[in-house]
Amino acid sequence: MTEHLIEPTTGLSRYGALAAELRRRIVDGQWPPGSALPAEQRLASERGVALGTLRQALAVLADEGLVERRHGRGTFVRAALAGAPMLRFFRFGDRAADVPASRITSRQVAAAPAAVAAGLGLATGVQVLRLRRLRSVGDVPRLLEELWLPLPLLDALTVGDPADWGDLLYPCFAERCSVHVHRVVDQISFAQFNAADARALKLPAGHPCALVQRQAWDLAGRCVEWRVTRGDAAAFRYTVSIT
Amino acid sequence: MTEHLIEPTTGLSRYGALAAELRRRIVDGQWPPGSALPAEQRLASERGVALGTLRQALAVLADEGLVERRHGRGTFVRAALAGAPMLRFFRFGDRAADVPASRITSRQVAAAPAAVAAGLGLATGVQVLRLRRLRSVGDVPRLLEELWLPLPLLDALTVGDPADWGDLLYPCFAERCSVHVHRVVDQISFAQFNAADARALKLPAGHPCALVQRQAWDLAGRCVEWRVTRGDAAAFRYTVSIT
DNA sequence: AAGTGGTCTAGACCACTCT
DNA sequence: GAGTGGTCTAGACCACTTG
Repeated sequence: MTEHLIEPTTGLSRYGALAAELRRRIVDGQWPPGSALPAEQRLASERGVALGTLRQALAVLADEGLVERRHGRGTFVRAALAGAPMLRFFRFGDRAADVPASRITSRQVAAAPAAVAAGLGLATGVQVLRLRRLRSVGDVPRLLEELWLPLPLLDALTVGDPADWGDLLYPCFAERCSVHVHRVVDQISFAQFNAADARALKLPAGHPCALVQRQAWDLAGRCVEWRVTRGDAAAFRYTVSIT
Repeated sequence: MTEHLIEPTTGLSRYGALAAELRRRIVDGQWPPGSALPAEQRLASERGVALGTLRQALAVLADEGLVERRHGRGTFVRAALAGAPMLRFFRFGDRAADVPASRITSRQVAAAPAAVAAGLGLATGVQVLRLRRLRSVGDVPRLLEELWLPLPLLDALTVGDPADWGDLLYPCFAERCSVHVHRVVDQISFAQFNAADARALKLPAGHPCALVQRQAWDLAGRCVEWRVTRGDAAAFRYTVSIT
């Protein structure tokens, strides 16, 4: 046994404490994303709890989206939000969206402005990585993105050729930095393009602009991205399902 | 005993069948909104199932938002799918959103145009209820809505004074028609106001317009609403959380 | 056939709420 | 104190997946 009796010393229920322990192991990377947890029976006996209690703890984690249970197969740590959590909802034009090609147009380490620092949960002025990105669909430039990334964490992106990163950023976070995006919040609004951005997308200055402001968090609950995406409002579609 | 052994004759699990039975009673109004269900022990023994199985069924209904469990008090039918499943995400202006006041400006029974019929999953030309609604925040008109509702189902809304409906429509669906909205899909896009709509919101014609197109489904999977909401794009904010 | 999660049982005791 | 839901146990058997 690696761990003994789970006791609710903290005032938590037994299954609550159990869920906390398993959550910590997942977040610490002891069970990496995509891997299977030990079987229910084994987890329960190792911790000296009844099967039902262990199952209740796993239900909590499944509800949080941290693990996925598959009948007959096992309990798996959910991989990072796979390709295009955004593109599933967000597309320009009416075609079934291919992933837009991505080109990094600027990369620099800079002090975080107040708004960005607040979004990332850091102190103002802390060093962060600032990226600009142009995304195109079939050679037509469609989206302008500005990204601010917290720096000790995503250091690996300050070096190397961004052309090697591919068209999706989150797989890149996972592979190069072991950062697994787990939850994102988008806020949608409308504005107008400034002259430079409009020019980059070959639109007239002052053209209506759809604006998606995104924060992303990893499994440990750290904010790992603050992003603003701009595109032609007239071509913008965003679909949301609320259950 | 009012009912005997719940058996999974339909291929459902026992707790699934149990949940279905209890759901039906709630939807049929046998246990009216706000009332308490019988105690777990009693429900379980009446149906000849173990307590755990009955609890699993109630957990399903609680998860669906149909009932609310209160420790030490009982299990209660939720008065109405709580306010503003939409407004939690969707707000105009920057204030913490109060529920906008609502005024029905037009009500008529009409043949469904093709696009609407498709959205509702009905045949073109079927009779539906068409509503127009003006929503205001603190006496300032903010949102124009056009709603199309399937008619045998929401017949109760064709009579009575809409002024009595209150500011939220879904509680009204629940109370007057026993229709419980369970899932909605919003599609957000951008357009320009026509002259009449602009005038109603005191905006110049051709002003940028944020457009939210919504479909809503009830517990049985029937589409119960097709809605278009228009508002000033400059004041529009929509927040989405993806997990 | 072996291993996994899913369902179900029949108890026990605890924590909360109301009177 | 009586009644409610919440937690926990120690089994049993079923359904799904894989070798």
